[in-house]
Amino acid sequence: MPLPRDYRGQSCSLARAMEVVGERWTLLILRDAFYGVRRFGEFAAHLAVPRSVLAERLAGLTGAGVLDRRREPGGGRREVYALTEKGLGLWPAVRALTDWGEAHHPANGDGPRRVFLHHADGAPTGPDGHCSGCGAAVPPGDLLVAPGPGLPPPGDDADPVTAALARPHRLLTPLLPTRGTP
Amino acid sequence: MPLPRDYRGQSCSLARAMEVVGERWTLLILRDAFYGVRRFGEFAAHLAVPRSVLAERLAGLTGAGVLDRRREPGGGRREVYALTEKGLGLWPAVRALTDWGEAHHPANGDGPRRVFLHHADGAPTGPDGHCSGCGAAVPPGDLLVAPGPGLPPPGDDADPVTAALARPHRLLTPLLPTRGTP
DNA sequence: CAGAAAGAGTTCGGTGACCGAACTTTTACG
DNA sequence: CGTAAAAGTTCGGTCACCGAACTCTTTCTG
Repeated sequence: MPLPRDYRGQSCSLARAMEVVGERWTLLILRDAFYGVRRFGEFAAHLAVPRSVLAERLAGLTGAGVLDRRREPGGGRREVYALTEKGLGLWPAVRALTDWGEAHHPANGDGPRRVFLHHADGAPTGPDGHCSGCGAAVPPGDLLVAPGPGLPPPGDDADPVTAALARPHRLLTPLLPTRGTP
Repeated sequence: MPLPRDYRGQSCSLARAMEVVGERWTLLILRDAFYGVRRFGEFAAHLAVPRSVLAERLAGLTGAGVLDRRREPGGGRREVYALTEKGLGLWPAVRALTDWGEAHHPANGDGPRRVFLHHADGAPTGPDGHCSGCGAAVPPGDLLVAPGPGLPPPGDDADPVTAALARPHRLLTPLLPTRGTP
């Protein structure tokens, strides 16, 4: 299933992955989806991506089976995007790149911008996804994203997603209220 | 240090990472570097990337401190590129994306294209980088890349890198002979 | 030593992806 | 009924990427 921008001739699984998630903005969109962003306008406001590109990416990810597009539950008329099982499988990659960025391009000397805590016991998780408290491998749905000491406080003009992420939030649960989750 | 193609306004480590390794071809170049590819021509022949783009990426990665460019050891006059410590830190991300590509876009029903074995005991390693035999977290330098059942055999016209990767090879060691390693 | 070959990029014209702003359409609210 | 919001779509301009050819230096070969 070669996408328009393919990597021909590579007998390599990484090349296949890059055909699906290797274009500009794609991994940031998926990170937001893990954080609980669900609607077109939320992605657009948080990422400052051109709306045309965002529409293209959401359609591509939906077509690739990474995201699922459906009507908002609870009788709403708006569309929501959610990660599929296939999309959930990208969490280790998102986590690894985030950790690398934090380690090698830190915000300042204060510490990480965000930390990922095991929901069950509140202990931080390490780069390999294991809980430092209980040692278990923690799936993304059992994680909390919490602001770390390196995160600058959101300004008054911050978009709703940025504002919501100033407080701890459980991954994969909707970040902003919708019809289904007031 | 915003690169030309930056992701402004993101208080996010993933965005910082994508500024360094998010452009087209970059992660494939780094994967080859982990496999032991060292020279400009080897990258060019294996990846079929335009030479101008390859030159741009190698310069960018060198400038970002991910690769190190130097004269070939042993008196050669050619340039070689090798991963720095910072570059080595990208292995979990490369591994995670490779595993995802293998899981969701497999070559065929036969199994993985490549497997990563712990050099010390020959046991395969899991997606979290731990050895299934001894349980240790295995750094990339202690891994062997070995062809798996899903890897198509190289044709007679295969480039030297593809041909060399048809046999098991230890990561980070030069894949093709140079002055320093005949 | 002369000529050919190899290695490492650079140059260049053409194409397509990306950008940002404006526009359309549909549904909800007052 | 008029307005607002949400979800895209359209459009012209710019920039990254493509692929082929070219340059320049170093190394091999007769």
